[in-house]
Amino acid sequence: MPELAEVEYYRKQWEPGVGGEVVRVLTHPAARIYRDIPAAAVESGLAGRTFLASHAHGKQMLFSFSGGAWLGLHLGMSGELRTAPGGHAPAKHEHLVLDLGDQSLVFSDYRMFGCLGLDLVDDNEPPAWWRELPPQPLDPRFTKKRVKEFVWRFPRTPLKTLLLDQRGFPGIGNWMADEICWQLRIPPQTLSGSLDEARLDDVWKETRRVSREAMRVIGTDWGDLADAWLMNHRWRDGGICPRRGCRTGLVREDLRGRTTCWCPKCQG
DNA sequence: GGAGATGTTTCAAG
DNA sequence: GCTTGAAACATCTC
Repeated sequence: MPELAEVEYYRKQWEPGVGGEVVRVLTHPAARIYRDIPAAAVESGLAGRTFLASHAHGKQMLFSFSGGAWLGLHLGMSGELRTAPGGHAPAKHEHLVLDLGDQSLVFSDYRMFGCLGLDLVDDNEPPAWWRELPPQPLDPRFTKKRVKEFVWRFPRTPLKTLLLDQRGFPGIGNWMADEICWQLRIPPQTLSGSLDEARLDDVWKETRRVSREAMRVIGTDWGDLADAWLMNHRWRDGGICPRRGCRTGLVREDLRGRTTCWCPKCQG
């Protein structure tokens, strides 16, 4: 599920645990989640530490613990974070549970496309990989110039596909990429090399607008976006373009391996 | 039973 | 070295 606003929402789910001490760490050691680090290392690395703070950047999350321990999390397609009562016993797809005594922090992911990592550092700086993440759409360093340089580097790639590229648009996922193309009335399969400077300024602006609105509506309490957006119509078979005066049947097709939804009239 | 799902990595080819 | 495109990953739901 998670794109930047959903990631922000899930980050907040663990916030009630800030200040708590990790009494016990429970894992499913054989889960694919632990492909980058053994579950035993996560257990010994976090046990006894205090949960200090959490951060979100695009689809990445970082949780800091006392003594220079940093837990990185990516939710993949189906990852979720929630809290449960203290002493919670992990269910089938709950691969990591941090028991804080009075409550438990739970990471579940049934498809296991998510992953996790743990950095132990001497200073109190976040690990290098985190500091080097590309600027997010709402960051001042996410400039028009940056968008143009990135997009034009791949002239034979469709715009929608590039919007999904985390090196250029961290946090943008499938529904947001389709939304941006639809709002701009650009066919998602438009090759980036055919977009002129003015059009890419529009892409920059719309990427920021969609990100801002998603953070406001979903990032806070997972509310519903306006029905005037493509989002609420894109999954249903027989979905209709919500643009005033259009009402054309939406098309869903595979584009470079991802389901893509657009209006053949507005974006024709 | 088959297809598809809001994602990333990897590998091969141009 | 770079870009491009497809397959692989794991499990559940329709």
